[in-house]
Amino acid sequence: MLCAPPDYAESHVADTDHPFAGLVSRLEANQTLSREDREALLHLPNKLRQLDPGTYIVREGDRPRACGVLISGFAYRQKVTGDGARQIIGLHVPGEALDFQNLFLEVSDHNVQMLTRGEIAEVPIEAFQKIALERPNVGRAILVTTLVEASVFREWVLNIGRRDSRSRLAHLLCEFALRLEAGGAARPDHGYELPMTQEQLADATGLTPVHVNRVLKMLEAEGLIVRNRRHISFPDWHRLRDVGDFNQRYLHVRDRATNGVF
Amino acid sequence: MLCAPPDYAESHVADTDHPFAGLVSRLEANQTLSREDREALLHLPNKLRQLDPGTYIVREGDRPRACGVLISGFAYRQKVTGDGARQIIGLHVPGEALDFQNLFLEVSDHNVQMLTRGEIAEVPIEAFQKIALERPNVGRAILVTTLVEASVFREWVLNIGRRDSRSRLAHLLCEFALRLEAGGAARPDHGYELPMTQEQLADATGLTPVHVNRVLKMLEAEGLIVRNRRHISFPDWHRLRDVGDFNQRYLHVRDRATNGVF
DNA sequence: CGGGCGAACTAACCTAGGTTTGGCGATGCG
DNA sequence: CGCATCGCCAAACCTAGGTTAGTTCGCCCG
Repeated sequence: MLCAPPDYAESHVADTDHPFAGLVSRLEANQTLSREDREALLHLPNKLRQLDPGTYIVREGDRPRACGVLISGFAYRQKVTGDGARQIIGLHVPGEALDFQNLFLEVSDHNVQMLTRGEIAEVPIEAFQKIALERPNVGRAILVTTLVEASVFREWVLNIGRRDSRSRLAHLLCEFALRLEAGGAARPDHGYELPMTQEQLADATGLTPVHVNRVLKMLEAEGLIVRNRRHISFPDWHRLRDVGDFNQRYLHVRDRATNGVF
Repeated sequence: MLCAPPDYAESHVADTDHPFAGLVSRLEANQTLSREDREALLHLPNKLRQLDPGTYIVREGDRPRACGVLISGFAYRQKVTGDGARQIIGLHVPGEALDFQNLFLEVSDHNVQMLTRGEIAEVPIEAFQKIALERPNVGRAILVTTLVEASVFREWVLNIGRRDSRSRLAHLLCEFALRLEAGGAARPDHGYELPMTQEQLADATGLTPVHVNRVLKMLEAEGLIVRNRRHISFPDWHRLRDVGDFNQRYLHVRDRATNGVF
């Protein structure tokens, strides 16, 4: 099971039909915006592009010219060692901007790639810089968003550096569940369609594909996960959370309806 | 050798005598500032504090009230798993602000601690927020600084996730050398006083202290490092850089005198 | 319908790095 | 001066996870 879906993206489009609706609501989660701020964001010039899995959005060494906003589908950040080992650095779900990390730097230090098929809106980088500098609220929202991303990177360092493979994978699955639900409706069992192959899971956890396979089966045997084709769900979320040593603090989600539940 | 120096800090104080001189020059490396920007930074209200090794500057779960600027000595970021394993997330050298990561977030998601004895200047968080929001150049300089920090976190994920212990340690030693020299004078052999115990090196690389010991001796036997008490130097910097698979791009240093040399 | 392909899965074997334990030297303190 | 502490070092042993080399399964496409 757990196959990579060829065009799985459609089930995760943003709530309303405006391409930037998801982005705006995510920014508003971190910083209150005025009506004018929202309008300005919704009117950013952009070009929609449908992308296949594996398509590069940013390449290491590039000087970025556009800032991609993920409308549907999933993307990931990645970098590679000199002898070709790949490490996935982070994941992105619809509504997130992919290039805040590069918006104010000269050249990109890592790659961003589509994980599934999906759609991105490309915004000229100057337009984003302009709105960030001219509208303090928007600028602050962007700053806070990048700070939260940095917090996630830190947790990944801890996860990869100090947790064993079982906790590591459990932690990743927990994070993905919460990232998906941030903004969307929270399902009680946190189940979702996992858009990653076991090889990609390995690259995200610093393990090998065969060990990921072993651990997934271990988690399944323990009753911590249930897999059905590409769908994964969690019969005992609290135990999984314990096994993964997962504490959502590092995601810095303002607790709306979610406080205490996770 | 390689003992932790008890009060080693004094040898790395900032160039001029104003406590914020180092901070200003580091910010200016990322963003040009006006004379007024500089003046405003130099006049930030602050309280100097002398701290012993191990003193906490920020604790996970805290709501930060002040932003510390490292004047002398070294500090590190750290977080701990549920069962007590510690991972060092990043290092800080004099002149760097320690709380940009928390400046605009509600609660801290990790700990910041003194590595050596040293001095910090505590600036009320509101003062820093104010200057960041009112002076676009300063705000941008802070944003860029946090983005570079995030880039370093990403490289650490790669380093810990995908490089073997030998490359991992070599990479860390290379990074520290460059971080120390960014702003100061570059010495040809990149040697320095390493302020970390082998246990701390282990926590920074996701290894154990005894394996760090093995690897250091291995690197020494290979002629890649020379240790003399707490001082470490690099007879063949280029080979060490190759072994560590080190490419300084992720540090995003504007190449001044340094282009091509590293 | 049949071949090709990509992903999941398996098993046997191996090794990088962890664990445990203890010694040794330098430093600091009563 | 003697003791305690801390950091470095060492050796024997062990295991989590890597490596290699497959097989199986489902899906797509001609």
